[in-house]
Amino acid sequence: MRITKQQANENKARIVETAAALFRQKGFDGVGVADLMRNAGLTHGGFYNHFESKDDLEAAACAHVFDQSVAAMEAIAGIAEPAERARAFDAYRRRYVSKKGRDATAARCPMVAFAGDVSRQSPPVREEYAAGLHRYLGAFARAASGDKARGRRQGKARQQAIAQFAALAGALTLARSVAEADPALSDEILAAAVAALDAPVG
Amino acid sequence: MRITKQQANENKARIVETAAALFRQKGFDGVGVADLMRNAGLTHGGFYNHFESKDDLEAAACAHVFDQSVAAMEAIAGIAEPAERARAFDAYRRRYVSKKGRDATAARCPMVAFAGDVSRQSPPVREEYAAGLHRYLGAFARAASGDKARGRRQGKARQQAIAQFAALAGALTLARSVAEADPALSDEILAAAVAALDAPVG
DNA sequence: TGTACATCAGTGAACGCGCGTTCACTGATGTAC
DNA sequence: TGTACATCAGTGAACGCGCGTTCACTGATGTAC
Repeated sequence: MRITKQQANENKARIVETAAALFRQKGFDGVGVADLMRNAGLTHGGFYNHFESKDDLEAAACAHVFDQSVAAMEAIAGIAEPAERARAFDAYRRRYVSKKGRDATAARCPMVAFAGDVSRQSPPVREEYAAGLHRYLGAFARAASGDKARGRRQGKARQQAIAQFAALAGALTLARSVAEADPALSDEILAAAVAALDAPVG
Repeated sequence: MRITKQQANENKARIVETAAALFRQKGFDGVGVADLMRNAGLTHGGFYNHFESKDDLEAAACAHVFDQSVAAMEAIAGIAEPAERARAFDAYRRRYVSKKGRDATAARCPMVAFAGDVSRQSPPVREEYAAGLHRYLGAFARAASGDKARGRRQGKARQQAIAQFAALAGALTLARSVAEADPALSDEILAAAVAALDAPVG
């Protein structure tokens, strides 16, 4: 049966959001089209009314997920009062390497969730990912240092911010990778990352 | 035709080494059994004379790769003269986040190569990975601080070493993930990691 | 506003392909005498 | 040491399954008059 245009749009949006969660949990190749559509409350045949291919959806889901992450970081970067922004930024980082952050697999940071898979996906997915990481790092650097730094100072600040995000992402990735097989080691890795936040780079 | 016992052992070893390289390049699921055997100079049917299943090989290849990485790090940790050890350790870290290190996909650090996939593999693979990471971090911490630290000092040193390895692994992972789609960003991430090495944690 | 028809989102069976795994077979190696 | 037989690593065809994708069909929605 044909369906309302609005209903169809909502269905498409639901497919993307379902994909955003499932891909982050199980990876691109770990989620089948039929699986995905069932989770979105539909049957698999209709998938191709909305997307050209699974690759196409992967790129769309990637963009969607990065939009969320970037928006969250922009919100912090946009806080005018420096002390308040610093507080929000600090809270974000601690949440990022918390046990909750590690275990919330469906809401996982796209950089960590997709980094391993992305280089084996189709070019559109890779480009969407790269664009997303680019945007995110920009927002992260602005949230870390404020908009005021300029020139050499700003370049230095951005470099430090990138290194710091890499440290967070690395800790989360490693902690995630042994979460089931060696929970104690996983916790130790997170604790080390938190300790590094307490004693920041000179 | 039947083959010499020694020849058979060599074949098995070659399968594991081929797998070690290919899995790191393309991931566990990106390499088929037929593919792998062809690369080892054999046909796919004989695979099951050596391994119970592909999972079984994955675990074996994982162990093999970690053995190499851990041995390399133990070699550094075992250098008696502190200044010489520090020099070797520093060189190792710089190589780790160099462009060469990023582009040598077949010899890639197993933590970075497998971290994303491992939680979706079979329990034996996950356990082999977790054991490998555990051993590697121990060796890394010893190489970083020497065997002399004891008690609270040692715990602190290990924590710092773990955080530092996470920073290196995170930078390499991110740099690798955008190497094709945004080489400039990839290089910038590596440069930020190198700069962080120059201005170490207080 | 009412009617007739085209559209198109959704359905579920079917297709084709690749992959892990199995199997019957080969023939040189290893072993028992 | 020589002979007869069992073993077993390697071969390549075949199987079964899951997955991405296609297709004929349905019927309510949207549109043309």
